[in-house]
Amino acid sequence: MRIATFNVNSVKARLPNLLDWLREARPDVVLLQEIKTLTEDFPELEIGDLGYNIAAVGQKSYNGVAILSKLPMEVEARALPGDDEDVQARYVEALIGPVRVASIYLPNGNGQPGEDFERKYAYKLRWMRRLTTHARGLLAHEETLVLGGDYNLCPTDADVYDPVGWRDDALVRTESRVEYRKLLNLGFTDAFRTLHPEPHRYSFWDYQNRAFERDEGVRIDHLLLSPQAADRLTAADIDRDPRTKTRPSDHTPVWCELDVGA
DNA sequence: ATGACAGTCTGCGACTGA
Repeated sequence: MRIATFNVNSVKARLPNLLDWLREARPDVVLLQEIKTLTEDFPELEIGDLGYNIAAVGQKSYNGVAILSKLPMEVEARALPGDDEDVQARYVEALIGPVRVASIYLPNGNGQPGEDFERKYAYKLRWMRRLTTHARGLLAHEETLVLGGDYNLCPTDADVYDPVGWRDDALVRTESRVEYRKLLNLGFTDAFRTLHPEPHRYSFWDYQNRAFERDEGVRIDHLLLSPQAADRLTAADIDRDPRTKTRPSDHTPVWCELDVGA
């Protein structure tokens, strides 16, 4: 079973690019982030025509996540538990046979210059703690589990093209990394990193300053595997191809292959 | 250097993102 995560930065603006990639890469399961549309406006016909079942959780303008699956799936959660006041569409979880997956869009955490600069960072850290709490409960099921998505987090300086320049960014700040380590330390394996020790392999490049051409990026899109999933991991990589195409997302897909039989 | 990019919208500039 090939599982990919892809922050598309608007599913409507990215539809031609996304459909091309789905046809070429033929993933079994896709975890999408930043669909930037209402749930009812998700392009179900076009993506359904390629053989995918769809579970979308959207909102107007911002955020939004979805799971695409060639096999039937059962939606298990449409929001991350732990805060009923949180209305941002950042989490969807489903069972696909015996495999549990979640599509995660973790808050960025960078504030705008000026007022209330730390407000968004505090929300990010709270969200991470909620995710860790939820993940602890999921791990107790001892299932093949993949928590994938845009974590808006560079695990180490090897995941940033310019660690010094990014030192104060919410994607690399120490408190963010501490929370991420707590999540990993529950027993998760980073699918890409466990098979690719080499530094400076990225999944996001800013649109500005020809960042992709200069390979000035960050690795912030991750597939975290439960022990049962890690035991089945046969391959993982970053697929740079969609980022080279016309009108790309600023992210590119990260995928892994799990040997789940059949 | 009031910059640079790209997405959204009760839109034509403000806001958000990473």
